[in-house]
Amino acid sequence: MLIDIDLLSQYGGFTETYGPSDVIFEEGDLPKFYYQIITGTVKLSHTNEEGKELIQSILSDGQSVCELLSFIKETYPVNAIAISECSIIMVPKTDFLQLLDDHHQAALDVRQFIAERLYQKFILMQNNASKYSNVRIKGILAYFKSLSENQSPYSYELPLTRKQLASITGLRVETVIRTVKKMEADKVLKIKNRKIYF
DNA sequence: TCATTAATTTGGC
DNA sequence: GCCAAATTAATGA
Repeated sequence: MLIDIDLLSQYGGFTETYGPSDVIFEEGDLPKFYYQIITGTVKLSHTNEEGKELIQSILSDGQSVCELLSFIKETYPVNAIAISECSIIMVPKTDFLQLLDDHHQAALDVRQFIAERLYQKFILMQNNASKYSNVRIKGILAYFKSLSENQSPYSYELPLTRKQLASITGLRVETVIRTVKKMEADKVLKIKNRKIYF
């Protein structure tokens, strides 16, 4: 995990649980807490002017949620919604900043985490700018797989629905389905029982 | 459990 | 790429 749970607790951290589709915070809210996922999966999404959902990121065990908002004075640019049953530790923003002042290693870890996310975001944006649907999907696949320990081929089960894949890549659901089938034919991935293995 | 809703898939344009 | 329709899975009363 990013920061030790006990340490977060010492700085006023408390645990909150959320069920699937529960809202953790909404776009436009003023950040008051640092959030770190103990268990579960959370999506960061934005609904565009056409009412289509764009998933910016999917976070899970051990990761922090929009921690960068602790450092600047802005409102949240995305909604944070629980996808699965979630246990999340929340630390008041000022306490969290104090924690980073007091604990150099934690500050370094957070810096490292932010740098990695930013780097990944560059890669993902470049892939998603491609006009080829298979490039966009492959980019997401590679990204998600990089988060898992399991690196052998066809053994990673993509924890996303077709619809979510479409919401991340900005493609249509139908396009995702057809592209994924083509990719299976090209042996880039496998499909078993509707699940995508990569 | 049954009914309703959401997701997936196919086919036509 | 868009829309409609059919099928299947998930959700909730």
